[in-house]
Amino acid sequence: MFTRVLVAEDYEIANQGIIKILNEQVGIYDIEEAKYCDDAYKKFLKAHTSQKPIELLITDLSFKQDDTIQTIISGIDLIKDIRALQPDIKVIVYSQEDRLDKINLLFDRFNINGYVCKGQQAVTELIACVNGVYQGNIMLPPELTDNATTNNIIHLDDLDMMLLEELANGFTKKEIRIKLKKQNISPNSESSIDKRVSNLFDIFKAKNTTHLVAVVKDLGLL
Amino acid sequence: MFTRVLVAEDYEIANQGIIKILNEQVGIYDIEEAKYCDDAYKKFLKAHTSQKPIELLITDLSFKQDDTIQTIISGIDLIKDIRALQPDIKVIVYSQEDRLDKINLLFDRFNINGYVCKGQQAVTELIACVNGVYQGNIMLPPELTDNATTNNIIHLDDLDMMLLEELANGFTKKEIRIKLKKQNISPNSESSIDKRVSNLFDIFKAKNTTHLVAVVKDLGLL
DNA sequence: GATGGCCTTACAGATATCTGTAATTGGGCC
DNA sequence: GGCCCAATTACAGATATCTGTAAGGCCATC
Repeated sequence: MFTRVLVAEDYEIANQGIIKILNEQVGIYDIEEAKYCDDAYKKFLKAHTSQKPIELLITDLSFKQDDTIQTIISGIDLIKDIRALQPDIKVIVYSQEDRLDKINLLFDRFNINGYVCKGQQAVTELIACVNGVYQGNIMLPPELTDNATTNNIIHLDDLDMMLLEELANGFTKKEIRIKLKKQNISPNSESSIDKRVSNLFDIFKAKNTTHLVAVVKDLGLL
Repeated sequence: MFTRVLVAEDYEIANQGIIKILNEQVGIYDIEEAKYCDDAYKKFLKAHTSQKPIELLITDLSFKQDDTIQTIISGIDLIKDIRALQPDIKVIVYSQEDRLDKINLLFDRFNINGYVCKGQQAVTELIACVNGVYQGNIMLPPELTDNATTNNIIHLDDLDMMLLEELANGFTKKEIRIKLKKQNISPNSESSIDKRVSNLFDIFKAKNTTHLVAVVKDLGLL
């Protein structure tokens, strides 16, 4: 079993809970905990340069900042930074997130090793996840292994996401077209963009751009 | 100090954390825990009809359901139901929610006794909150007692919120104008609506309607 | 090499958005 | 009443959105 684990979770009580589980039910005792992204990174660094590097990172996705209320600093950056230094580190994300496509994205893009969704089954899932990851498996949450649901996942490609992002940021299609041209991304005609956005209207049953962004925000895709 | 406490929280790990705190740092040992709203209510009922009723309810606001993924059953209903039977029960809500106006609503409308925001300071706050509530105080979270921030809350009137809502729902200004006329709400000219929305652009530093809705969604106002 | 399907692009017309200016209304106040 | 101020409205022009049609390119398949 893993001997050195880092738990990054800004919600203190959850921290306590995780540590309790790891201690009592998985048999891991050498646990670092961090309530801030920065702090987690520092603790990782210290371990990384020592003789006893962290073998497993368990992290939340969103961290609230102290002073401001609404800023959210992503755990994804933490994962990227840590993986940049120690590519073989195992990563388990556990988060409130329950959008299947978003969770899927974590496995696709960031090669996380496991995912546990906060909820009633978190304890059982966490234990199974840590064990599975230790054995070298990719531990998908039960929701994702169920084929009936995965088939219903709408696949949006990079360009779709980029368009949604830029539209939500208030850029016009003209501006977006110029950006695409600059980055040498094709398609980059206003006509193509129109078509793609119209397609998104169909997918999300939106009446116009504003509605589209509202729907997508509600879904948590942005 | 309270002797009988009911903890309702669907996130198992947080449950564990809370119980640990109450045990070790507050000195409460007779704790019922529930992962479902229904379950919490049953345990409350059982205690209520016995010689040892619950004195304090600590509850989350949102509970995920088992089978479906995104359905959320509100802890507010739990509070209402429990208070209906035992009006003097003390209630502490702790939740992810950090919108000040929303938290304020809980005190205003549901007369909760305390609020703890999940986050880095949750342990300290929870301890202080339980102690304060025991002494009969209303324990506002630090964010709400701080005047500097409450003064900064932007006040939007009903019409502003209505406009934001309708725009997010994909209605055009023409459609909104017609709705307003139907409901005999003034102002109801397209020009006035334009002006008001432009004003919202200024307030939220938005470039256009789509951007505005995105910003407002991010802020949690919609 | 011809066919058909799919994606990209160009173009165009109707509608909506955004931003001004200017006219009108409706209090509050002296 | 007369004045002022702010909010509401009407109107207009430039820009953007949305929805078509049509033409061209790419690629797999026959």
